[in-house]
Amino acid sequence: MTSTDASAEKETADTGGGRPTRQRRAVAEALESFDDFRSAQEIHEMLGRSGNRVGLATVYRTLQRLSTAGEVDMLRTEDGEAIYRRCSGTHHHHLVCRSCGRTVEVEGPAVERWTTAVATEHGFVDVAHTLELFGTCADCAASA
Amino acid sequence: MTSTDASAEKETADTGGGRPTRQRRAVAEALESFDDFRSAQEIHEMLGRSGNRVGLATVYRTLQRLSTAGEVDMLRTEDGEAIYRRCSGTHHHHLVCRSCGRTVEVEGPAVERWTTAVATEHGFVDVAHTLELFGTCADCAASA
DNA sequence: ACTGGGACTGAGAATCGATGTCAAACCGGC
DNA sequence: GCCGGTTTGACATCGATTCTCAGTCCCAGT
Ligand SMILES: [Zn+2]
Ligand SMILES: [Zn+2]
Ligand SMILES: [Zn+2]
Ligand SMILES: [Zn+2]
Repeated sequence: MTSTDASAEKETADTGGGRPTRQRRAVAEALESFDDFRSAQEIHEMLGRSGNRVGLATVYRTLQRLSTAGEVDMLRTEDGEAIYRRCSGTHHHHLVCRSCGRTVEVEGPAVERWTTAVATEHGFVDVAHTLELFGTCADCAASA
Repeated sequence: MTSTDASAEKETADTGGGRPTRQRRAVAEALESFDDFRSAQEIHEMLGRSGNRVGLATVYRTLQRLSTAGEVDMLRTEDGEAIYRRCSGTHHHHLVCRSCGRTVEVEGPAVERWTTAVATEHGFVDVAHTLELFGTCADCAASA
């Protein structure tokens, strides 16, 4: 155990291509620290508090990059604000508690099949879809 | 048939409760004149061009009202802008051509069932969902 | 190590959809 | 015709996101 100290810290998520700069790593790590959806500004503030100072513009740029690279999922709140979350790479959708933000990834092969079917039926090609579920989770419903 | 002239003109859509003012009627009528999704600003501009001057704020207010009343569907473009479209009152989703905007209303009882099932399965209640399909319609695919 | 150029960053300005303000215009009912 | 609540619209404001661009940083090449 003579050389342990040097390696003790870097095992965190990759930054989605490009240069793995301090800032990009910081954002990627921040994304690991929560499992609900957060806005760019929240993440920026979160980084600031933890001493990891990163410019707001950079946070936006990084989240955009990760989103495009498929490393994070991005969706929009009812009022149009973009929120992000680190997600599994496979195709899925979300069941989000509109009270506490708790998020569950869900899959629905049947739905996937339906979208394809309905699209071809109408002569559309190259079809993508968005599907999100919003509700109140058991805990929040209980404490209501 | 001696009193026909008085009734000849108003048969257009209702304004969703409240006072049916000139402005509200104008917006409601504008919504009848297209069947893809348009932004509030586009509608505002559209009204201006047709001589029907209506304040931008009023257009926003009216669209919001109609949306809440369930008379129009509102969804968000990829970059978060709200767009509106007069729709049938029943629950449905949309298949939108990302090239020409052509929109088809689609229904999927199976999907509706799936969302309910998956939600209860995870203990969520009072669940709503958003589901939109984006693709390229036959015509646009042909002229590509 | 030293260096050049492209990749990255960040403070602040700019953009732009959307909403708030509030006095004036309107409307329906009395 | 008059009155109080409703609606409007020009304009200010907000807030999220993007743009600008000069200063840094990184890395390959030497
Ligand atoms: Zn996800
Ligand atoms: Zn899917
Ligand atoms: Zn619709
Ligand atoms: Zn549905």
